[in-house]
Amino acid sequence: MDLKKLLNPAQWEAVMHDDGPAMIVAGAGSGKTRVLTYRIARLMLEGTDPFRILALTFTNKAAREMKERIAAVVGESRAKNIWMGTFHSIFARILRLEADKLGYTSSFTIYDKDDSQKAVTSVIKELGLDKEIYKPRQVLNRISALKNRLITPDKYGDYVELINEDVQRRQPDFIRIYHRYNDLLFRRNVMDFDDLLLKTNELFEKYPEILGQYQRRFEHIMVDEFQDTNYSQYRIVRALADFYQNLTVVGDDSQSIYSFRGAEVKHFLNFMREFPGVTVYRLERNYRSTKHIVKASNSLIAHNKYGLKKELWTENEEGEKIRIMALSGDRSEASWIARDLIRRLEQKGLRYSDAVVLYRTNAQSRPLEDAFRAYGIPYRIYGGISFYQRREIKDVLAYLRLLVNPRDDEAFLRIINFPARGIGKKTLETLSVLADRHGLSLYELTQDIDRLAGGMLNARARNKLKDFAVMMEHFRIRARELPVDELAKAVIKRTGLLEAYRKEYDVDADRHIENVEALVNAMREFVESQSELADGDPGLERFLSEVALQTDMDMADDDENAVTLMTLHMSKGLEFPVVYISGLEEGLLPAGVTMFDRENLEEERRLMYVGMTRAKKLCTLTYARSRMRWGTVYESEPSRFLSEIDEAHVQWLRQPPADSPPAPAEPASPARRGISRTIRPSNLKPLKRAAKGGAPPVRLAEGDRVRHERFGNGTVKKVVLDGENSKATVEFDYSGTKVLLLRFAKLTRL
DNA sequence: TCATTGGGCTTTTTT
DNA sequence: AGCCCAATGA
Repeated sequence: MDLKKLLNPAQWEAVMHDDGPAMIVAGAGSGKTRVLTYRIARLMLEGTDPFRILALTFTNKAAREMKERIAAVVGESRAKNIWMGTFHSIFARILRLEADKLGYTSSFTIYDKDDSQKAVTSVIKELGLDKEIYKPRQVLNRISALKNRLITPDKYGDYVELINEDVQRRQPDFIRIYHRYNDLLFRRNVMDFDDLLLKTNELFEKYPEILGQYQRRFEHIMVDEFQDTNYSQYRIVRALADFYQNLTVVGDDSQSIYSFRGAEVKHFLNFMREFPGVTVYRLERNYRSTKHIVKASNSLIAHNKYGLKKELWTENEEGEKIRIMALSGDRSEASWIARDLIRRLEQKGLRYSDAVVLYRTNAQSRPLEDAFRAYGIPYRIYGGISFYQRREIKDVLAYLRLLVNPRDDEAFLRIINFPARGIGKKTLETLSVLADRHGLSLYELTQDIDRLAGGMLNARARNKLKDFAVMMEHFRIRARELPVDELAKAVIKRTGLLEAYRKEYDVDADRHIENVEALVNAMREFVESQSELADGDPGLERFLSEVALQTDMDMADDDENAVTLMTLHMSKGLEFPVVYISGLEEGLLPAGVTMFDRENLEEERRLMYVGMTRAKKLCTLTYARSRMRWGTVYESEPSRFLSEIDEAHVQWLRQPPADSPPAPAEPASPARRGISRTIRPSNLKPLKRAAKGGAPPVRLAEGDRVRHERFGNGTVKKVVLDGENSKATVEFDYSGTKVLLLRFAKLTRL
């Protein structure tokens, strides 16, 4: 095959890059997937063993699709042997192989955020700490950030500033929680998401010979979306590439949007310095979008100060201008999008699946869903509560998890009394004490409860526990002979899960029961697809591992003719002929908490840029003057990003907002008139650039103790009430005295 | 032990 | 507005 015909000169150069480090700076729509695909295919055609290629992608779906495209060139049997997947799934696989070196068994469980948070909660409780001060979610976020920087509890003490921070945040016992949480996970034979990366680093550090083995195995390493790697991931890549130095990274600093989970663009930007002798390839020609879309996006991102300067260009048609539409409320915004979408798709002869509606927060999908249903538009929604996080799915999986890992107390607690079998709080408390005493997990204890109870449990409770253990052991035997989907069916039937849902959800139960059926189907598909693979593993452990790392996106069914609804974050890497971005309002995009910090604001702008550059033909931006948030209607102003786009590429479908004070907003919708609106004093002067979508004001009095996210704790010295311009003077314990606009400041009263 | 109710919290984004 | 959790009573 003649690659030169399929690629432009810049792409061809990158594909033909020989040995040594390479950095591909690939603008949106410039064909970077194409380059990666053909680069790998080319290596294989020239004789590289697929087992010796490691390709790290951002989603499992991206990996699957790339494999398919490579398969078209080199054949499926060879393509599927490439080590290709997300950081998490690849290194979970490696960790299972090497688990014993780190004191885990190869059937360790992977906790998702939900499980981890429950573990944190139980630790906080166990240590007798106040969960109002140590908010589990917040604590877990901090733990996650630390793990991504490879700061383990042991190393924590080396960082004086961290300890100071804890004191300042009034959380001096944070480190104890972190420590205990890690111990708990270890005892349970469990890793959380961040452990999959952190433990890989530990493995390579502790066992240089194992690192050496993988270094020599992976002759070529490719990393996609490199601008979104965090330190932990970066270290893994660095270590693995150290022997051959055949590392190709692909990225676009303008599309770095994951700093909140520890990603740092500097890994990409400093790549040249870190890997001397690197060859840089730049892909700046866009093949995806019309001229108007490319130029409009360029003009937006030009407002960012940080980042590589580059200018995307295209030879595609001029196309239509970016359309901007102002609506009165979120509901009218949604129904306008629905109507416009039908009209435009018809006009262009496109299908529903050619369109996507993007938004900043998952919560914004609601009115869109309502409108789409009302207009009979088929849609598919991604994100929010993903399939595998649904309660009924987690219930079924907990039974299977406990079979695989009897030390997974979280799984045990989830199902020990669901469906109800009369094992209550009291029994579980006793059980927990006993487990501590014997150094056993709850399930291990349950298996031999008569001997271990030591007179602490009555016969009734013991019998119920024994029944449970007998049932589980029965499943364990069946697990040896049944494929996973059949095993799940047996579990569902024997435990009476479906009946429990019928009872609990009443008329609403069907949805939940359908989900359980969908799970069983997914399991069957898993068994079938694994048995087709050369090194396939249709086992329960592998299934659970994949499931823990699966996202909604990975389960996408592309054949369905439906409009896509998703967050801007999830849209990265995708493209659609028709794109709507909704909710372009101050306080929403840019999000409220990000508006006052340059770095954060720039990331919001990149997010908007990512959204716009998804569009091939038509890009439409909408905003609403009022929006329902937290059950209350808030008024909002158009996003600053709208006015940052070069007007030459914009068509306002309604008049652009004048500089004069905005007219009083119409009610959000007739149905909601008068209910729960925020009251606005009539003498209030409209404030320019006011962010009414910000945090709702907190009622404060002098002398109140408050907490601010950035400034820490303080005492309220003075309060001036003036409608939306109400201010408070706060003397912070460590950050001095500040005058805060209550509408903006995120203050919590202590 | 189980079911119901009310209060508090949420919405920034996710492997 | 919806979800989760704690407190309360049967």
